[in-house]
Amino acid sequence: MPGKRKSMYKLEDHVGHLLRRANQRHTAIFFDGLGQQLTPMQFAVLIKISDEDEVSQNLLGRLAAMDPATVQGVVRRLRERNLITARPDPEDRRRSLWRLSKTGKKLVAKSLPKAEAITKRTLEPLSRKDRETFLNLLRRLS
Amino acid sequence: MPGKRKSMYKLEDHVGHLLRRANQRHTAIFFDGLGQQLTPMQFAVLIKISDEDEVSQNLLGRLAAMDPATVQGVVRRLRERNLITARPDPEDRRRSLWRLSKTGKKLVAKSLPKAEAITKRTLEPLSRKDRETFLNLLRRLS
DNA sequence: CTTAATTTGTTTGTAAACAAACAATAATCA
DNA sequence: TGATTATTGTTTGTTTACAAACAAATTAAG
Repeated sequence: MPGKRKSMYKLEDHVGHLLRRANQRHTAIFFDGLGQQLTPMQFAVLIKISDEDEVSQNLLGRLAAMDPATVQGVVRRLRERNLITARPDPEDRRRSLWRLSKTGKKLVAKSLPKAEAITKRTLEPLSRKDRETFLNLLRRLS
Repeated sequence: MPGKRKSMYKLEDHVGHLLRRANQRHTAIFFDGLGQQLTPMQFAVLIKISDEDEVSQNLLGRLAAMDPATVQGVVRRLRERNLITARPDPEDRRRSLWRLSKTGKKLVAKSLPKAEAITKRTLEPLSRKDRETFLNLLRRLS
């Protein structure tokens, strides 16, 4: 057995690498299930707008855990597809307020069951009990 | 309490969102600890090259779980900083083989303890036992 | 009220991440 | 051998992610 170990650092044992890989896997499952219609972030943004009815960029960023500059791009693409509409905030001229368009609402409705299925598939390798445990621990790291 | 629930889908309860947030947190910790020198992927690539001594792009991609096109960019930037060197594979003219330069080796050595600290900080919210549990479950999802 | 500080959003630049189309080389097999 | 298939890497384009520098509007302090 030729010695090949140069450092003690095993990438595969570190949480950063594992998080990244798990994320990769989930993203792949998401694209398989919903990729023709929406990216994960586009879906998250639509869900949050739907929950709030009407939001500003800043609020949306906080709700979906996205950078303002990132929200910018995601929303621009959704607007180009007429999935959301905008109007200026009458009470604060810096802001604009966003809502789902009719098409947007329809798409969200149609996507919800698929999103549930994606989550299910992602967690499939774990038993019911392990899923609970995992989600609880993961929540504490986010 | 005005009803604001439009859908039953709670973003915060789904594994995709939680993975993304945990990843965000880890990345932030990484940049805080090592961001002046290396990004997470640059570090991963250097570690893997160091382990293997000499690698091709394809092998490196498999080892670090990266797309060929992504490897391309990461390696280009590392080469621009003279952290790795390349030579053509004498046995396969499609490939080029990469190793750490002297500077690269020095940087890896200097970064290793910081990387350990980053992992530690990332897992800090969990007890020792929960860390084990979490990593085992996470491994099964990646 | 008016200066200062904060909030909100935009723009630019860099780094991943991956799909898809492509080119070059190597390996297989008919 | 010659044609087919597979492997290896490149390039281009789209999307996310965030820092940093900026502009505009609002709010707070003096």
